[in-house]
This record gives sequence, C-alpha cells and structure tokens, in this order.
Amino acid sequence: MGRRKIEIKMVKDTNTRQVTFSKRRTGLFKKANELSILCGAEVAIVVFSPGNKPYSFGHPDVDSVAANFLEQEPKSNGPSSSSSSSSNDPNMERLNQQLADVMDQSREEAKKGEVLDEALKKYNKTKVEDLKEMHALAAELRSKIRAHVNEMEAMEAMLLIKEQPVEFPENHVAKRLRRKN
Amino acid sequence: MGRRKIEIKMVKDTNTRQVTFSKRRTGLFKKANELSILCGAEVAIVVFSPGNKPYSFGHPDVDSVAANFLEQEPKSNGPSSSSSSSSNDPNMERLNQQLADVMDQSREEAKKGEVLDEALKKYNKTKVEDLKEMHALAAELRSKIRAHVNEMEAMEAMLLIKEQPVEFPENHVAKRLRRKN
DNA sequence: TCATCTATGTATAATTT
DNA sequence: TAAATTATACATAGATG
Repeated sequence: MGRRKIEIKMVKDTNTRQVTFSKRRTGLFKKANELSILCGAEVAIVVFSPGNKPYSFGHPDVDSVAANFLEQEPKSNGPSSSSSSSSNDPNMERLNQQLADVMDQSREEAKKGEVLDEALKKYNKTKVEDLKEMHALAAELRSKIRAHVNEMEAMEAMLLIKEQPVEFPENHVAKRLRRKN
Repeated sequence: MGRRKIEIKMVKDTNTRQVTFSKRRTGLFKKANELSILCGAEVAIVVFSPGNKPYSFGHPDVDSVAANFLEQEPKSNGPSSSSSSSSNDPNMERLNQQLADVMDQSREEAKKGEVLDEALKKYNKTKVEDLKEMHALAAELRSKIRAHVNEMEAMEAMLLIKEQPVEFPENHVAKRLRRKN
C-alpha cells in the first residue's frame, strides 16, 4: 500500500514502528467506523501501542457493545440443568475488582483535580501562558480519567469475548463451520 | 475500493449488506493482524454482524490482552497542541468552570460507585441476573463519566477554535464532535 | 521531529461464473 | 447462493518540506 511492499513481520526500527502503528491504527479505526455505519454493526476495538499505551474504538460505544453481549445469550452454552450459582465465577471476581479500581481512581483523580482547580484560580488574571498551561493540565487530567474508563470498558469487553467464538483471519475452516449455524 | 465509490451510510439491501459485512470484517481482522505483527501490538476486536452474531479477533489472544489491561497504568497522552494567540478572562472562566464540574462529577460518581460496589459484593453468590445488572450499572456509571469528559473536550475545542481562526486539519476532537451530531 | 505528499500496493463493489 | 474475478477506490511506505 505504500511506495514499496513490506513483509508482514515486526518492524525493527523503533521510530518507524511507532509511525507505522500510528498510521495503521488510524486506518483500522476508520475501517471499523465504516463497517459500523455501512452495516449497522456494533464494533469495539482495543489496541496497545508498542509503547503499551491503550487505545480504543467503539460504535456506538464500547458500553453498548458489551451490554449487547449480555443480552445476546443468557445461558445458551451453559449447564442449564440447575441455576447453579457460580459464586466464584472468575469473571465476576475480575469485574468486581475492576469496578473497585475504577472507583478508586475516580476518587484519586477528583482529589488531584481539586488541587489543580485551586491553583488555577489563583492565576485568574490569566495570561496566554496560563491558558496554555491550563489546557495542558486539563488535557492530562481528562486523559487519565478517560484511560480508566477505557480500561474498564476494554476489560469488560474482553471478558465477554471469552464466551464467544473466536476467529482468526486466516481460519477459513472456522468460518465455514460458523456459517452452518 | 471497488468498481464504484460508495457513500458511507447504511447499505439498504439486506443481502448486499450481509456480503459487505462479511468482506469488510475479513479485511478489518486482516488489518488488525498485520498491525499486531508489524508493531508488536496487542489487539482485540469484537463485532456484531447485522444479524447480531458476534465475531471477535485477538492477538496474541483475548485473554492476554485482558490480563494486560489489569496491569496497565494510565499514562497521560502528550498534551494537545497549543499555539499562541490572544485571549482573555471569559474563556479562562469557562474553562475553570468546566474543570470544576468535571471534578465534582468524578467525586459524585466515585461515591455512587462505592455504593454500587458494596451492593454487588453482597451478591457475590452471583446469578446471571446479578451479573447482568452489574454490567448495566457499571455501564451507566462509565457513560456518565465519559459524557462529562467529552463535554469538557468539546468545550475546549470550541474555545480553541475561537482563539485560532487558523484551521486545523482533521483534528480528533473535532471528529468526535461531529460524530455526536 | 512532525505533518504532508504521492507512487504504489491492497481492499473491495460490482460482476461473472 | 456462494465463490472467484476484475476494475477501481482507498490506505499507506517512503519521500519531502
């Protein structure tokens, strides 16, 4: 797709890899967006950059997609015999943990925000510099909160995926099998 | 990419839509696979077909990605670009207000989260119903926090646009804004 | 570095089998 | 009806500013 054909294998040069990641992530999300619109499909994506930063895409949003998974199949593939209360369902445990973590974080960020807020009020005579700084700080704060929300979303989505059939692009056999259903 | 250009909007014909979905899902997963190999990135995708069938892709596998999410520490994204321009108090005021609001919300949601968390722990024998309810509640919580973050982002975007009549190219914030409408 | 450009490879809409 | 083909549109690797 570019000036030259490239082999599909790990890009060695760190910088090039980062650039490639950035471009292709953008492309991937764009494709996902088109798919969702063209087909009315719900889509959720989570990606870790080479530097381990999380990015996510969701349409309409990751929450809805996750919620739909739940409605999808109440227990189609479970031991329906008795509503055996899986009290130590590992998924439940992990979700609970995640929820607790996000809440902790929210509280933490809120506290940080208070400090920030107060500091900024002192500057209220406002120079350009201050505005710029505030933008930067606010962006960081938002970024953190968003990261936590995204993380939890992703986590939930991942757990839900476990219950679903997984397909790899090259796996034509799996594809065929599924069509039969 | 095909014989003719198509508008990115819901494909009306059911059959065509299904075909398009199938082709594009394959393409999306292929891209995701390439991204993961080229950049050593972890990727997970969930998609619902127009017929509401779930499909997913994960590399190295969905569980690993999920596990990594648990470990991940949020890193702030680089501060967004800013350039020099004159500005004055009103903008500062509004931004300050917005920031304060977000912080308030964070605190509020954190509190709600505590209640939720506790309530859920009681249920830790966990039936399907409870799991579903928890998902729903968690989703609502996340949505609210997200809404506020988005709001603030939008706010900031507008202010920035005012400040610098210099147009930005496809800016992420602007993109988001457009999607909301 | 960082965005923009562009020649080329890839994905895919329409068509054919 | 689905699979294969083909003509185009799109994505992007490397170049360039």
